[in-house]
Amino acid sequence: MPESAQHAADRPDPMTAPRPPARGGRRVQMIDIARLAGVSTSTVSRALNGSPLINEETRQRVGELAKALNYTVNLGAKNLRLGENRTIGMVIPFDRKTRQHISDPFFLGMLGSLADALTDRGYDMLVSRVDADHLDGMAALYDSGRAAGVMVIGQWGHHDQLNALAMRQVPLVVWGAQLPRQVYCSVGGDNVSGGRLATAHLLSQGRRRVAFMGDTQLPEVALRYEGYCEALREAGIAPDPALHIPAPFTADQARTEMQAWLARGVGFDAVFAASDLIAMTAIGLLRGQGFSVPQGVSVVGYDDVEAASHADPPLTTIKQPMDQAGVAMVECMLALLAGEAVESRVLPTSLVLRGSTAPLAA
Amino acid sequence: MPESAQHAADRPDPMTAPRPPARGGRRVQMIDIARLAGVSTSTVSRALNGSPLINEETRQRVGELAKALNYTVNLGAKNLRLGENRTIGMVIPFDRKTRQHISDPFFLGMLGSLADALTDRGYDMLVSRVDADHLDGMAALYDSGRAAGVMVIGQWGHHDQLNALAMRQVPLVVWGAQLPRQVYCSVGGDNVSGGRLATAHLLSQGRRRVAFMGDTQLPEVALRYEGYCEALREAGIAPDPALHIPAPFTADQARTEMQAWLARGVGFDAVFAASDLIAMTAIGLLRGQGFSVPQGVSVVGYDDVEAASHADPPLTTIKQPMDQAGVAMVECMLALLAGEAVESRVLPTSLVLRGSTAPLAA
DNA sequence: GTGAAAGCGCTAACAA
DNA sequence: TTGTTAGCGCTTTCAC
Repeated sequence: MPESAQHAADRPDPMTAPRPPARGGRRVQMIDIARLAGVSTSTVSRALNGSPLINEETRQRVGELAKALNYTVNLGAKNLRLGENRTIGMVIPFDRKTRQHISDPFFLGMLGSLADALTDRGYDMLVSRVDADHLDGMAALYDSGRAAGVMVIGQWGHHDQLNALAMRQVPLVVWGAQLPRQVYCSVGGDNVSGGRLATAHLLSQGRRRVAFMGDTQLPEVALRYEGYCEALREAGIAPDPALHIPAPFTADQARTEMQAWLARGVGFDAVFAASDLIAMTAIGLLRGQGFSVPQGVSVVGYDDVEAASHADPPLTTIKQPMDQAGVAMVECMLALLAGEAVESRVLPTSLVLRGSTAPLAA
Repeated sequence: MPESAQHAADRPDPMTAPRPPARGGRRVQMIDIARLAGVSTSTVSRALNGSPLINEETRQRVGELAKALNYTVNLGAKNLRLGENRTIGMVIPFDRKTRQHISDPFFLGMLGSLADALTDRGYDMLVSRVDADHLDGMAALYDSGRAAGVMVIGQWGHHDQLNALAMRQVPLVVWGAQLPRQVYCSVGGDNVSGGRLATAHLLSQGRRRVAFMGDTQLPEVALRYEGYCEALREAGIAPDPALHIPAPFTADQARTEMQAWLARGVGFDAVFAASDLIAMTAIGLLRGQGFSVPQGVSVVGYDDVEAASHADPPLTTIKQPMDQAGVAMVECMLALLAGEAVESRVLPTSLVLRGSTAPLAA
C-alpha cells in the first residue's frame, strides 16, 4: 500500500508533528568547504568546476563535502564575477484597467512549453507581470541584469515599443505576428493562412454570413481577420463590417461584447472566433439565446487548446503548434544571445475538424 | 484605425526593415551615471535609493540621467551586497519516465495565480522544472541562492523528501494535502470534504455503483478517495476496490487506464474523477463506447477549471479556490521568510452543479 | 552633503 | 598542483 494512502486515515497532529530547528543559520558557502577540506577557496572553486588542474583526491574530498553540506555555488556571485547570466525573462502582460490577469489556456500552455524548452538548455525562466500598455517596462528585467533576454507572448498593439527595445539591444523574442518595419525577432503561427482556412471551411459548408469575433487592434488578430476577408472575397463575398464583433481575449469581456452585438440583430450563420476561449464562450451564449450549434450557427475557434476537444460541442479550430513554438522561441533567443543574426519565423497552422461546424441544411 | 490593422495589409520587407545597431555595448552601470553627473557612485547609489542625505538638485540630475540611459540598479550585485533576494522559486515537477510536462489546466492556472500574488508583493517568480521523483532537487534553487524560498504544486508522493527540505530550513510552501507528521507548510483544498461532496451528490441522485478515477498514491487524491469512501459508508454502501480506476493526472495515461478498466466489464453507474481533465477524458471515452452521460453514467470532476463550464456536457465538479490559493501560498511564504511561525492552511471546496450529472431514471 | 574604502561570494590571472 | 590577489557592481560605514 502506498505510503500516503496509508497515512491518509489519521489526521495531522500538531502536538506530535516534528518541528524544524529554528531558522537563521548562515548559508553554507565556499569558504566553509575550503576550511573543512583544508584548502583554499580557489581550489574548491576549481574542484567544483571540474578543472583538470586539481588532484583527484582533492576533488573527491571537496565534492563529498559539498554534497554533504548541500552546498551549491551561489549563482548570483558567480554571474557577477563572470558577467554571464543563464536566466531568461518571461513577461506576462496584464491589463491595468481590468486588473485581470491572463487566464487564456493558450497563453498558459505556451508558458509551459517555454519552461520546458528553456530547462532543456540549462536556462532558468523568470516570470514577471508587466502592464500591457507599457511593454517597454519589460526591459527592466534586462536592465537590472536579472535576465539575459526577454520573451513575451503577443504584441499587444505595441509594435513600436517592442521595436524600441530591440533598437536598444535588448535581446527580445516575441510570440506574435510578423509586421512591417519590424526590428525585433518574432515567432508566430501563420495567422493569415489560419484565418483563410477557418473561413474557407465555413464557406465550403454553405455558410454565407460569417461573423468575425476578435480584437483587430492586436496584430495577430488583424492578420486572422485579413485571411478571413481574403477567403470571403475569393468566394465573391464582400466583408461586412457589421459582422465584426470586437471581442477582446478574456471570456468575460467577450461575453459582454457578444451580447451587445447580438442585441443589434445582425443576421449571421457562422462565427469565426480569434481564440478557443472566446469561441467556447460564444457557443454558450448562442445556445442560451436559442441558437443551435453547429446546425444554426457553425463556430470555428483558434489555438486548439486541450479543452477544445472536450468542449460542447467539440470545437473545430485552427491549431497553433505550441510544442514547436516554445522550442523555436528559445532557439531564437539563444542565437540572439550568441550575437548571431536571427530571422523571424512563421510556423504552419492547420484546420482541426470537430463538431462545432456542420453543413448548412438547405 | 488601429496602427496594427493598418499595417496588416503590407508584408514585412527585409530590405527596408530597420536593422538594430550591432550588439555588444557594455551595459550601463552606476559608474557611468556617476561620471556624467560629476559625482561618486556612493552619491548615485544614495540618490537612487532616496537617501535624505542627498541634495535635491543632485538627486534630480542623477535621476534624469538614469532614466535617460535606461539605467536600473543591477539586482544581482545589489542582492550580493545586501544579502537579500526577492525571488521565489516555483517548481514544475515533471515525470522522468514519460518526459511529459504538466499540461493540466489546474496546474497552469495555479501558476498564473501565484505569479499574480508574487508580483503584487514585489517578488519575482523563477520557474524551474524538477524530476518529480527527486523533489529534493528543488532545494538547488535555494542552495544556489537563486531563490529565497521554494514553492511546489503537489506532493507527488514524496512527503518525506519535502519534510527533509523543511528540516533543512529551506523556506518551502507546498500546494497539497495536509498529512500526518508534516514539517513543511502546506496550503490546499479540503480534499476529504471535496470527495464527500462529490460522492454524496451522486448518491443523492440514485447512483449506487460509483467508480473512483485517480491515482491514490498522490496524497491529495488519497484524501479525495477517503471522502468518497466515507460518503459511501454513510449511505450504507461498502466501497468496492473493483470500482477504483488508478488513473494518473495526464489525459493520455488516464484514457489508457480507463479503457483497460472498461474492458474488465465491472458494472457502474457513475464516475467521480480526481481532476476535470481526466473527467473530460473519461466522458469522451464513455460516449465513444456507447454509454450515455449523464443519464447512463453521471460524472463528477475536480478543480472547476475554466474549461469545465464549456465541456460537453458542462461538468459538475468540485471547485478549488484557485484565486485564494495563490494569495494564501504567497502569504505563507512571506511569513516563513520573515521567520514567523506558519500554520498550514486548508481552503474550503464546494460542489458546482452542471450537466454531467443527472438523477438515475427509475 | 559627499567621497573613499571595504566587502558581499565567487573565479581567474598570476605566483609559487 | 595549489594559494594569493584582484575585482565583478553595488551599498554602507567612516571620514571629511
